[in-house]
Amino acid sequence: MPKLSAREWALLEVLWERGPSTGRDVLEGTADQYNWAYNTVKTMLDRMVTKGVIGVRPVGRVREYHATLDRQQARQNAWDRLVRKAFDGRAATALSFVAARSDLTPEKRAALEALLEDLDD
Amino acid sequence: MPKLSAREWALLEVLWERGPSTGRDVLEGTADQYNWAYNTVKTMLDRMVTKGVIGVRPVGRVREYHATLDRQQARQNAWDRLVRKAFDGRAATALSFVAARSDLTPEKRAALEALLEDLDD
DNA sequence: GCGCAACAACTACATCTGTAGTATTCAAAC
DNA sequence: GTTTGAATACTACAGATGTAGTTGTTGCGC
Repeated sequence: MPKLSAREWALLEVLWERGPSTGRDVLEGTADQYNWAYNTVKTMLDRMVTKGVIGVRPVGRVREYHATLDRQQARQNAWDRLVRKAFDGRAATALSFVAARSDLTPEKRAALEALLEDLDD
Repeated sequence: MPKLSAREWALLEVLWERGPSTGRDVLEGTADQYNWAYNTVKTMLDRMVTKGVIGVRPVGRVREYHATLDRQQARQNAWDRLVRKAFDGRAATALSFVAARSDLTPEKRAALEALLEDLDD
């Protein structure tokens, strides 16, 4: 799977939330977060189609875009990339790291660390 | 902190491993993984200096590059970006997700999930 | 049947990234 | 002191990304 930029994530979010949508719909769906021109989101959507991360289908005279992976898959992919890039592929190291940094009560953190202590990838 | 590409991570890794290094040193340090031309790593290093993610200092007639953040900071930053981009900023959701996906024994996973269950960001 | 608003298709352009080549300098080696 | 080899500084160029403008098409309201 190709890498997804934060903007691309935002567009995907809309497709996940609203289901298959037109460019206009996606624009609306992102309006609170980004102040894009209609053409901007159209261009991004079409490029994402080209890259294969979303699909498109003509409906009447408009085009309807739809996600071709779900949020979980996309998240998994992003996590895997992070593990590869920043943790030398060691998932257990990565997990311990983020667990240790998380905002837990001291007791929970201790329990967590104990849990993860002897992971060895 | 700016975003770091996988290539930039690789260069930083060398600086973390070897400490302050010349372009030539960094080239050597990446040679097993990437088959870059000397000028390629020089360009990348100089661009990273411009972006402020590493520093440089003339030593004699060569330039010596050094990391200006440590691995933990960089990891933290990468994780934070992921959480923001793919988990709507909810760290607890993100942690639960990666924990659930991790390669743990069933017992450990169960314990983990119990631990993380009532996180609420 | 005509004009307008919406949509699609195509084009534009700056920045960043990946990957280097060329030109210049400078110290050391002979 | 001239060559040479490394290092620096500068330039190049293609692809991706961010952001949009322009042009062409078309159905709907009048």
